[in-house]
This record gives sequence, structure tokens and C-alpha cells, in this order.
Amino acid sequence: MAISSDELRGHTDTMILARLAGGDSYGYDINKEIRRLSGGAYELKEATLYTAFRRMEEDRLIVSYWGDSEGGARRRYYRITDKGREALAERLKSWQETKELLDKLFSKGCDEDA
Amino acid sequence: MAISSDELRGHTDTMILARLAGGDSYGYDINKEIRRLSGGAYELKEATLYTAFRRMEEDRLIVSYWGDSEGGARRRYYRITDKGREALAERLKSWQETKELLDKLFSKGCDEDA
DNA sequence: CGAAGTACCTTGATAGATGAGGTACTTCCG
DNA sequence: CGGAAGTACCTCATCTATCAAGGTACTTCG
Repeated sequence: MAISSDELRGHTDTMILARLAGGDSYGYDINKEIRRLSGGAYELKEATLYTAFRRMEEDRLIVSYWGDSEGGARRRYYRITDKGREALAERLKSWQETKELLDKLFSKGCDEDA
Repeated sequence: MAISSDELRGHTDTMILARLAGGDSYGYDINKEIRRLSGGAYELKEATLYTAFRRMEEDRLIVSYWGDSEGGARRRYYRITDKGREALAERLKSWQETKELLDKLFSKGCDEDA
């Protein structure tokens, strides 16, 4: 992966919310899904992942509960809240705007209407 | 502008390099150009702008020189170096990859080949 | 004279990302 | 049985880009 972390900064929460929008999940699995979707090119650092969970739970975008510990390590599951779904919708819209904005700003800038 | 600064973080240098690729310029004017290209939706904070200049000059991506002070405030002009042009090309490529990656990660993730 | 515009600069605070460390359980291999 | 590797969680100190708030200095316009 050639993409620096500063280029992805601020998008971590959106990545996680987008995963949780498809159903409850837990940290380790969310990260595996991110690795899979990116074709192995990207994954979150554990510290990043868990600080994002704390941040979003404090903001009531997600809630957590302990899953069963039968046959393996305990898992803390996360569920996206209504507020979280709203936040996700906003962030997805914002991402479209970001793409447009940066494409403009990275252009040569000769073909603009004044 | 609904785009948070964390979503743009790490792209500041690329914005500036993209402007300088079109010819030497100075801080105030680069920011005006950014404002113009974004349709007034975005501009850099001065502190961000000038710390970016320091950072990139230290990294030899740009060099600076004082312009004439006749008839107005003094201006420090910046010129992109060869190393800066290489960095810009890399970052533009990286931006394309970032867009692809995030579009994948923000998707529902149901339509992927396993 | 004062406001507004041009043009530059620095300092301290903030917040997201991360390296490095930790705990605890299971499975598999030799 | 011992150890590695995988699963699964966590915390703390540090780094760094951004930015709010302050500053200087010049010109133009009313």
C-alpha cells in the first residue's frame, strides 16, 4: 500500500460505520473485512481501530455488547445507532464532495470559468 | 463547506504543489487560486499554508525567494523543484488509489469477488 | 484618520493515528 | 508437552498536521 495514513485520516470512522451498516460485528472481524475489501492492500492498526470505537461510542454513533466467549477469545460486538446511520449518510455525502473538491484542486486549473 | 479538515488532512501539500506546477507563486495568491478553483468553498488557513511551505522547503520540494516589494507588501515566492515534481506525480497517483480504496471500503461490500 | 485589503510570520493547543507494550484463549505441529 | 501462530481485546506515550489567536508592515480609499 502506497497510501499514507494522513491521506486516510478522518475516514477511519466512516470505514467502520460502513461495515456496521451491514450488521453487527466486532473489531477483529471488521478489520478482516477491510483487508478483504481492499484486496489485502489496507488494514487498520489495532490502536486506531479501538480508539475509533471509543470515540464513536462516546458520540453515541455505536453501542457495544459482549458476545459469547464459548470456544475462543471474548468478543465485543458493536451495533450502529440511528445517530450513527445519520452520521454515515453525511460522511458518505461529504466524501463525494471531497472527491470533487480535490480533483478540482489537483487539476492544472486552466479550464475554469472565471 | 461541509468538509472537515481531517478529511483534507495530508492533501494540503499536494494542493500547493499542484498550483506551483503551473508556475512560481506566493502564499497569498496560491490561497486565492485555491478559493477560486473550489468556487469559494474552500481555502487554507494561513497557519496551515505557511507551515506547509516550511515543511516542503525543508524537504526540498520547493525553494523560495523574495519578490519585489515595490508598491505593496513584500512577497515570498515559491518554485517547485524537480524533487517536488516527482513528489507531486506520486501524490496524484496516490490520490487516484485513495479514491478507489475508499470507494470500495465505503461500499456495502456485498458484491465482491471472494 | 481609520478601515480594509495585501502579505507575511509565530506560538500553543488540539485531536487522530500509531508504536510498543500488555492480557488471555485455542489450535496445530513436532 | 512446549511453542508458535492465530484470535481477540486493551492502554499509554508520542507524533504531527491543523488551526485559533496573536503579531508586523505596507497601500488604498473614503
